[in-house]
Amino acid sequence: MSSSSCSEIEEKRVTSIFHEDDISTQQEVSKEDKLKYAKTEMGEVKEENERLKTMLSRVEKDYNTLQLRFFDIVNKEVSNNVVEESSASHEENDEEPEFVSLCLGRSPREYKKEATKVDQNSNKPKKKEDMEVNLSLGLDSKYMLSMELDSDLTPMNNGLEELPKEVEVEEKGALFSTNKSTKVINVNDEISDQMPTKRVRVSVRAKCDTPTMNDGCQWRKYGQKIAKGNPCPRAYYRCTVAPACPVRKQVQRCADDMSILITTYEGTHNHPLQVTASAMAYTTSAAASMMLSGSTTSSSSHHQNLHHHNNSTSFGNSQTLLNNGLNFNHHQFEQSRTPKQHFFIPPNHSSHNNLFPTITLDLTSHSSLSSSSSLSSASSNIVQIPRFSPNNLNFCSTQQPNFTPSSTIWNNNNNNNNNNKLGLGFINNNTIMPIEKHQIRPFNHFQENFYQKCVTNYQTPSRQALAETISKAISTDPSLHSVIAAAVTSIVGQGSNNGVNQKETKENGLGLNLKLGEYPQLVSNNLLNQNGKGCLKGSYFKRLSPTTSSQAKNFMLLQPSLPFSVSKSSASKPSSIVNHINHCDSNVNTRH
DNA sequence: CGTTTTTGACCCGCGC
DNA sequence: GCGCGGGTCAAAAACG
Repeated sequence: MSSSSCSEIEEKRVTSIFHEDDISTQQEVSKEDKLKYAKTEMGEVKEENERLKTMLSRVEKDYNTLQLRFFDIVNKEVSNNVVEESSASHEENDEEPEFVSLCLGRSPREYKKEATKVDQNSNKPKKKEDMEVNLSLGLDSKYMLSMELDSDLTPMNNGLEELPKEVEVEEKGALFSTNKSTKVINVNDEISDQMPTKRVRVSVRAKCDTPTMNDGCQWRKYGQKIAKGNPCPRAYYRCTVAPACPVRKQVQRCADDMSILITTYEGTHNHPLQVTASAMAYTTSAAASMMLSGSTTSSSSHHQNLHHHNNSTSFGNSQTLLNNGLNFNHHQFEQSRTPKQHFFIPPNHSSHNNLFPTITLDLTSHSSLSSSSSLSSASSNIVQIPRFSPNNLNFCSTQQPNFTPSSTIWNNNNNNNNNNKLGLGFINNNTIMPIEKHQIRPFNHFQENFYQKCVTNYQTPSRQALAETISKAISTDPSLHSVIAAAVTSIVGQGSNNGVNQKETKENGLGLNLKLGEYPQLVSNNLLNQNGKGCLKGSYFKRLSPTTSSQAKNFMLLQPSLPFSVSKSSASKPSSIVNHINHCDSNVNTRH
């Protein structure tokens, strides 16, 4: 509303009131006229107000659209430049791939190593596959986010567009031969420059009763070992959703708390993911990207934190903890020998450790509680986030069967007795991750808003509502970067961005086009393990006492597992999905 | 019979 | 150079 029209109206009102006093003593008829006049004025003002509102919304829409187009154009230009550079560099030097995987992927070192192997032994097509895979490695979110940019989630784009520092067009391997011009977002090319030989691992610490965490992917066990410092065997799994998927994970029970399962992810899926699988994948990739970005952008805070926490008896290394927020713990494996055992002992605490910076998502509740007490001096970074509880990112089997969708992914009514404490912790192995308060608050604010939207919309929050929230949060603070984008994209973007999945969905005829909180009853009542199979005889429980074992089985029978993952066989044989539900992966047999 | 798991052997990097 | 330990391979076994 313009100030001139406002003042006019006010003037008229005052004038009329002023006159009213005089006229009241004169004529009642003119009083009524004044009243009518005022009412008319009010009506006009209301109309004008509505018009202005409409105009404002139009302007906002136009602004968003223009901004979107602008970023699209910028991205395309950057993309073209990168392609030219990339192709030029490949011609010049084949041994030094310019595109460096940023996060969970394998290092170029390995790439070179395996490439050499292939040269030496060309009879092994498997190595060739790996080589192709390595060409397409990168942040998990690369592929999906790139699709998001093209999706209809326009408000989200506003924030995401600032995310990539580098957008590349990358030749996909055989899997994506039909989609050769897939845009690939490289979240932080600086990182690849600085840590070209490091691959990032993301560990997830979570209470889990099943042998492996149900993260929605299909895994195949390829090895098992007893690692030093932990009597529990460490199992090695490889993603088998796609034939040449390089993603691997290590699963190991925590030595101190057998109920805690430590799952370490490494690599990048080179295939579309199911909703449930992508949730974990993006969470881990987001954590990895956050660690990498934090490690390279905040050196000053780095030293502050290091100095600050080196005085702590509990932690030999720095960490920034946010009670009820994010818990970024920077530690090295020596930490495992500290008196307090609240923090994750990385599975790879060997000399190799330096090569693999590891970030840990601590989804257990106690760690944040305990660590907060030992880090009271860091309380300036503590941000309260009521309700939203990432520590209930529940990929395991302790939930009740009559769960509500909102309690499945982000449970606001958790039974972990966490008193609204968030247990999401990022334990950064090799890189200090200082988090400024201003960086966290919008994120938490976003989390809460996002959560509220989810709750408000109950099972399936509208994409628009989510996008609005996301957009708000990201526009509030661009520093939210990839973490939010990746994590949210995993949940929001599945509906439209995954052509392969949609195809599978149709073929399977089970309506896998799930959104947040949508779970087919058929599957939710069954127990799925890591491979998307049912798990009725986890060997982990065989090793426990009969009582524990039976309890565990009860847990397992009660648990509503994540919807499912389409296994390799199920994709080709739709009817086999149900069969797989009752299958169990038996592992964790001690070897050596 | 195809797929997955098991498990001993092997490879590799690192520290001494 | 050697040993240690993490990680992977691949043949055999198990499973459905």
